[in-house]
Amino acid sequence: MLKTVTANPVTSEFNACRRCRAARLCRLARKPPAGTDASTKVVLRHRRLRRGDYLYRTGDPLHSLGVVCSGSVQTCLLHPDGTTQITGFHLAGEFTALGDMNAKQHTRDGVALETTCVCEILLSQLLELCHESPDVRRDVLQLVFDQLAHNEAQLLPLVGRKSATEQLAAFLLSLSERLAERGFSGEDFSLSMSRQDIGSYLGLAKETISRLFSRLENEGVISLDARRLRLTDPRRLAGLAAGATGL
Amino acid sequence: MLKTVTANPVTSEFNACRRCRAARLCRLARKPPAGTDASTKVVLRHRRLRRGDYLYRTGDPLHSLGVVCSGSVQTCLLHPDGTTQITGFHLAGEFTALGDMNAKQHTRDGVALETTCVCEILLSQLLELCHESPDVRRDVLQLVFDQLAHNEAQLLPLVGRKSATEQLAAFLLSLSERLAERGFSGEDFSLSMSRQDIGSYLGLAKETISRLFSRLENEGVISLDARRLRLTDPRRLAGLAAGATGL
DNA sequence: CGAAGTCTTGATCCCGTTCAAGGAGCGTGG
DNA sequence: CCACGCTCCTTGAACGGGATCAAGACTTCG
Repeated sequence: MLKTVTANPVTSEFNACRRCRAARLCRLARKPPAGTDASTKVVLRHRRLRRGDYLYRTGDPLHSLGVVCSGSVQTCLLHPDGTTQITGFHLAGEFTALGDMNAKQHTRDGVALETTCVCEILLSQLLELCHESPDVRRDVLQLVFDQLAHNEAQLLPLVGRKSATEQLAAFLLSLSERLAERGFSGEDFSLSMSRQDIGSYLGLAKETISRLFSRLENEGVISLDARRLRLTDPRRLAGLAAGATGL
Repeated sequence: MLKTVTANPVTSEFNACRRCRAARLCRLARKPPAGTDASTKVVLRHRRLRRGDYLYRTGDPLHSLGVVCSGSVQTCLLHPDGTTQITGFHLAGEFTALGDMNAKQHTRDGVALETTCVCEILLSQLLELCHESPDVRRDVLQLVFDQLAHNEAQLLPLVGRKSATEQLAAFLLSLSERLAERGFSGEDFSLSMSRQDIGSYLGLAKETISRLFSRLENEGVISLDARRLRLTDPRRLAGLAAGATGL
């Protein structure tokens, strides 16, 4: 069921590209640096995925970094005991597989949650560009440092053993902010992942997620119709994420 | 009783330096690259700290990266509500403050847990070297990618909501491995941090840590005298960390 | 339509927290 | 030297948040 329809060269710019974190990198990468001839391989290629398609699988050699143009991707870790764990959601404008950069291969499965378009930056090209361009160097370092800081921030609520309510509220706000950053509505959007996935990601049972959604809706903080989510009281939600004991 | 006899300027090499993750970086940094005159500022300076001394404080401008030569450092996050949370332990040969590299200032307090010696790599110098030397570039990228992978690995047991036993076992093994990597004994060492600190780091109550230590000792997995720890049955400990239900 | 996956809600249970009290180690000053 | 105070550690008892088990409703798709 994994039919991947790739085709487009990098001729036309996607809407999402404008606010993509890799936009600058992308532009730099597309114009072959002075001194190389025009036969330099295309640095970016696009892949189009449908719900359930794999962007990569655990154990695949790590050839490229993926940047989500549109749609969303989740990464799943396969445990030896057969269970799987969701380790991240990647929205438009975000990178995937950064955590595998020190290895030679992918340590997770990357799966599209909906119809999704991904730009792939070939590592060989990226590293070459790193040597040639100080701008690329700076961008790459900045990117990685941002990711480090992001990961550390993500770690805190988990270690701090925040309550399930706080965690879910923080998760919804994180989605909201990231969507808003890319120009989408941050207060009315669709959850591309299941309750189960959210639970796995946050370390909570799917039943708990369900119960919390119900409570948040009863309290008027959110409004939920299947997977369509509206943040009717974002400030209150932020309060809950910060540990307000109102609920 | 923590009297460490260090004194050396950068002329002679510390023991710990041989296995330090930054050793190569350090060597590269010390010899001014060709083309710069000898007046180039010394890239590394040493700081000696005693138990409780601050290596840096939250809000301090980020001038340098620290590498622990000997001893240990913990990082504490100060929450708005006045509580603090331990976010990391840094042993000999390890970096501190990598997570702050994307910011202009430190986001944590760095505190020595015992008599500790730290090399500081000035960022300005490091970035300059990055531009001049491909070797430094490669080392810096590798370093950061390793840290990213390390952080992600750390995230998993927390999200997976491992039991307290699994978490503590994994924590002890992590300490053991990191010490062994630097040439210390991995099966007989001293905990430089309190039960409280361990609990804060793992998201558990200090009482729970205490109880677990007692149980592990009764089971013959470890032997504990105050803070002197011996792993009497490392394989069993590894089993517990992996989720064996033996205890 | 039926079948499978997803979501909701209820009842019970367990692990780790919290509260509380006491013990052990250590430095200080009499 | 011991008494004192402090911090850290240990152990017990009760509570509670979230997991688990179970059953039923809704959605999606062949």
